[in-house]
Amino acid sequence: MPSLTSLLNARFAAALEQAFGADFARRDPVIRSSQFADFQANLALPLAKELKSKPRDIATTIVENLDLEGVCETPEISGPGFINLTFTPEFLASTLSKGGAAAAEQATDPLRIVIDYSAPNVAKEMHVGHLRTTVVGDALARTHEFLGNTVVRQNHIGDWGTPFGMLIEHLLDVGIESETAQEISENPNAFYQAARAKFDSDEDFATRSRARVVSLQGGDAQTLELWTTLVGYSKTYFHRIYSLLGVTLTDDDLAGESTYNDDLAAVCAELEEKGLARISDGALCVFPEGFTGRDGEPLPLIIRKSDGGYGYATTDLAAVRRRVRDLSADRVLYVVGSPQAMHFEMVFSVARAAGWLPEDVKPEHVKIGNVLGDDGKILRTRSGSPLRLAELLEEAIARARTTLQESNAEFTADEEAMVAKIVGIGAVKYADLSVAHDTSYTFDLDRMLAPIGNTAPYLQYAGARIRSILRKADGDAFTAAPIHLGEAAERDLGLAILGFSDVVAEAAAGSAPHRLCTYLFDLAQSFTSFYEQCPVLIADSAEVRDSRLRLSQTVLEVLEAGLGVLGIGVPERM
RNA sequence: GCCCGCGUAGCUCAGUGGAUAGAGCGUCUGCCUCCGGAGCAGAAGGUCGUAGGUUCGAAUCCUGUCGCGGGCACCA
Repeated sequence: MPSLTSLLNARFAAALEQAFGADFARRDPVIRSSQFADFQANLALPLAKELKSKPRDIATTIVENLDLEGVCETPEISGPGFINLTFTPEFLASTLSKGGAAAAEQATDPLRIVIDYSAPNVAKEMHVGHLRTTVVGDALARTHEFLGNTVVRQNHIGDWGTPFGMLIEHLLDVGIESETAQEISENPNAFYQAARAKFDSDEDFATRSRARVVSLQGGDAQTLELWTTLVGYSKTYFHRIYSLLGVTLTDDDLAGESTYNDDLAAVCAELEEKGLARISDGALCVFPEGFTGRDGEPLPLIIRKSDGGYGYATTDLAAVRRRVRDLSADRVLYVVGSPQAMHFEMVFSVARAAGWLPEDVKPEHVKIGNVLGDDGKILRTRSGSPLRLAELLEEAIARARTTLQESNAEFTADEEAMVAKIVGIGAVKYADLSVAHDTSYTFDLDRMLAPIGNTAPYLQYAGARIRSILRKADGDAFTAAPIHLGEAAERDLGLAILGFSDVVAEAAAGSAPHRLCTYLFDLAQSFTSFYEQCPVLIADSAEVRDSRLRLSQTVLEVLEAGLGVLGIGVPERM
């Protein structure tokens, strides 16, 4: 269904053209929702200078040419030329009655969007830091798909590089199929730390490890087989976490550092050929313009280390190249922590210079802020190690379960476990998504799981209430009933519902899932307010009852669609 | 030292150059004979770090300054 703002923008464009000529048929967004009316257009002031006329006169002229018959009440001009618009209840009701409020306005020109997100390391535990890159990236992927864009997920896992010599040697020491080795799929940190400890204390082991890196990068068959075993154990671990988290990533989306191994030499050669790279202190470097280091000297992007090895800069360059050339990306999103901002600026800059990144492809670093503890520092356990993601999620589920046991609803053990998971995981994901992705936020399980406030449980509860009503509705004859918006609460709710498609488009365009969260919270509030003021099942007449049932059902559809786009479920009961 | 980001209500956070800066939590006051009270209605609470500048108009853009966080050559 068309969004309200695009409908109004079209009408305004027509009015501007008619009043001032084709040059003024602006299609940029000129409509905003407003506290003074349903929507507000501020066109007159920006045009005043150009047209050498008074804002108020311009506003009047626009309004005279505006055709909003049957859509809005008579527009009001207020303040310094604001045009305030209020939809007629009939328009809102008939738009809602047409259905499809939970459908997005499909992209007219679908894009191919490559999204790089999650990126855990093989044989390492996922910690809180991975939570946001995974959850935000997944929400963005779902949002774009909802809009009809094609999404190519790229899980840039850390499956290559120097630590693997040590990990493979340790794998051999403990036995390839030993319990210790298989622990990687359960508790990878123990394995990693054991290998690390041995590397630091045992000179012989360290030597073997370094040699092993060389044979790994040289493509030695036996070493690769060991490496594959290692990665396999980790895949099992990733599956477990992704499944718990309800994330859409699969093995098909894996595009780890190792997959670029064969491209690295070519990347370097091409940069040298183009005269972009040169040797500095033994390392092959590109010096993109505008980057300086500690002493004001040009800052290099090191693409080949002095020992001949490659670092992550080269891998990222190879990734840009492939994403544009082979994956045909129109847009590339890097959902990666904000500390890497400069690194990506440099990579993008070099990729542009090398011609791997055409002007019309916009790479975008979706900067992910830190998750902080209540001391304002990066969240860690008391002992100082990063908090295990699995542990944190299990804790959230356990707390949700406790709350469920205290609630009215009665569950079988299975139901309780299922709902606790939906609520617990939903709470953590929602908390993560509801703040802007680039700001750090303070992690607080109690706040995330609170039944009131801007939380997943509050939204899920609204959904569960609607389901409860619909269960008791005795049939679904109401699904085709006309919607009337008689009460103020009904009107507010109707308007809220119709804001959905605009907000999804905004969230996608700005890589800003938190806007969708704000919207859904507002919708849920409008619903509970309506719920208090407008009896549904016990309404005065069958017409009103059916209208309200249908309105409620539409809210549920939008709530499910919106939370669905965020990767959060709505339980039947809670 | 240089670069990037942030500083908004007691707390956690929104805010796309537009009117009187908004939510939630917490606090205070009301509301269960009624579809699920895990709820609803309302109130108090702000020199938007600070000083200038641009603009008809600045939390938003620019400059200085103070505070906090992050980054700055072979780890990723």
